[in-house]
Amino acid sequence: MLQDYIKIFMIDYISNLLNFFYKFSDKLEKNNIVKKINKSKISIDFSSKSKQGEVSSNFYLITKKLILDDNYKFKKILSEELKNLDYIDNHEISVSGFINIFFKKKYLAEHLQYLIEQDKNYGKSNFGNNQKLNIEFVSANPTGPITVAHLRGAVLGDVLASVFQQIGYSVTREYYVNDSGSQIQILTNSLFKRYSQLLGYKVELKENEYPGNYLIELAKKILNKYEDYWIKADQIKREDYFREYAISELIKYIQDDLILLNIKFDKFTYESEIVKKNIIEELFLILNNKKLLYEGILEKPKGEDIEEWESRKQLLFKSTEIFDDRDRAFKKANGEWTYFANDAAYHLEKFKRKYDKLINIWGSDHIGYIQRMRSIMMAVTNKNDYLDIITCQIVRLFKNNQILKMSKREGNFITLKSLFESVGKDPLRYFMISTRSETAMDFNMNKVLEKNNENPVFYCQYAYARASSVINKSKDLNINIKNFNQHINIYDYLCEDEINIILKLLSYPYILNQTAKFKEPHRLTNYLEDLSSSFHSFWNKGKDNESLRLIDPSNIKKTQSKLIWLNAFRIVFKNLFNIIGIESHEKM
RNA sequence: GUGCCCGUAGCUCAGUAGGAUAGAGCACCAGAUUCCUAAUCUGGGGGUCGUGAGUUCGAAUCUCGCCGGGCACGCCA
Repeated sequence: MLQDYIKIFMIDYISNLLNFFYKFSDKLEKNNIVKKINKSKISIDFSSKSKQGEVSSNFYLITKKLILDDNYKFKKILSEELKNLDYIDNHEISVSGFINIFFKKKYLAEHLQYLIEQDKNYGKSNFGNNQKLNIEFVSANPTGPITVAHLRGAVLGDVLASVFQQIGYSVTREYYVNDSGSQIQILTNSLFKRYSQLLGYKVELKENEYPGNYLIELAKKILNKYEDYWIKADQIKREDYFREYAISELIKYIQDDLILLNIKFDKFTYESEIVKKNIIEELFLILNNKKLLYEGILEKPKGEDIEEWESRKQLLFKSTEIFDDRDRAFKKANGEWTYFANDAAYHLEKFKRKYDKLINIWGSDHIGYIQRMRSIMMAVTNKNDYLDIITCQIVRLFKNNQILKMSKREGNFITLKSLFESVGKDPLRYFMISTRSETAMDFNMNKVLEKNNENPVFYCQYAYARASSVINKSKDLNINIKNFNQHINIYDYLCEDEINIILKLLSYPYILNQTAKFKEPHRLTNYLEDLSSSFHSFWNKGKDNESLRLIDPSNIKKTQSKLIWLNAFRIVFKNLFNIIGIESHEKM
């Protein structure tokens, strides 16, 4: 575990410091000066809030009380060690016990140089060691177009996949297509009814069937090709045809819609394939060998009155033995596999494809399913973290201060496509990941179209455009920054605001790794907004104070110094924009 | 009734692994444009972090109880 930390933090100053404290802790333990230090409690605070140092740490605070020998001069020895670090300029241990640290300017300049050399690759690492990671998301049933209900998970999955790719995982973006089961049967019937209607037959859709216009379009296509052939055809052949045609066309629709947001899947796995391969028998054997299956009767849920409750004997999965609070049906009373059993088989199949780790992104309506699926994967892999499930709460759409209500049954749901047409890709992608996925989110369709402070997408893009405009302007002045090595003393020309921006830029690899670790892409947008704010603020200082402007034609060295961090700023922004999937405009 | 998630400023949300005086944006008030993009910035007011206890040097953060909201709760998918 500790090794992981060290690996993560290899390239940034936060990592270096943590690494130092970890080693120092080891030494204290080895020499019996302390018994045991809980290294996970060591923190580096790099926020701009702590004005007392460029960064600060609680290391002294949490360690001093663990010292066994009263004669051990901990504070003095720690200070000596810190002084010996070649990247620390000075430090002090405050009265309250925090260690406040300032870095050597040369050290930061070297990191800045590294950032610029790395360019597009800055932030990338091999932390993932090329492990195979499967991220399954969207997986909407192919019974209609993609709606806003799947939007959040779609962007979340796509961005997370990009983040993991950055830090060295081999990522597969996967979509699971539920193409068997009763919903699909209903879809097939609905399509045939539409087809029949086009031929003049008087059939009505039932309440649970799919009313959307898209099925009429599909029916027309069938009609054009086959005319009335299917009316008289063999029922089984006809159903096979309608089912397969509906699914393949609807999957195409779904793919086309997702491409609008630049979301592409590497693999579509069909439930029917899993069934055909009979994976479920393998799963059955595994669970049976572990004595996790039994014939039993599920208890009636307490509290809620369920009329017509009927106890039935069926095959149950002993998920209570692992993570769940209830055993779950594995076979229906009529002997068929449950949906859950088939889904579990699909997850076994992913395991058999030799992924090192699985991530699923589910809507909040599936929260109740998490523990049984985790239980299955624990039983299969013996690893409790092999499968990680992230849930998304709903997105409520607001327009003109009113909630847009949606009902799939009435067919008035809002499709991803229509939302894309009114809002555009960048705001959709940005907003979908800018809040924690577990928090229910309000999406205000009016505000995302505004081009001002209220709209963080534009706020960040504008910062990038401003930075770019300076770079372009500098080209007119023939200022080049190619020989960065000669300007290792750039800090002589920079003020505190700029140094703080540089520190933030250099924390990017750490932010990226934390984002992956917690699987929370909103950390990226927070980081972007923080940096944008610092940048705009600094920019405006140049209005009052000419010496703070980025370009000073009378002082080339100073201007070069500023252009260097400005370049770094653009590199980090561009990399982040790419990960989030929004555009970077040189001009706006 | 049970499980999971959420509750931070009037509104929308952050709070980076338990750290120093809880932060942004919007809204409200007052300012900044002969100057690299004012799609921006500066200043001001506004908080019992749902609530009560506990853990400790230290809690918005961890534990437990309560209150409020969301999702789900036999064989559907």
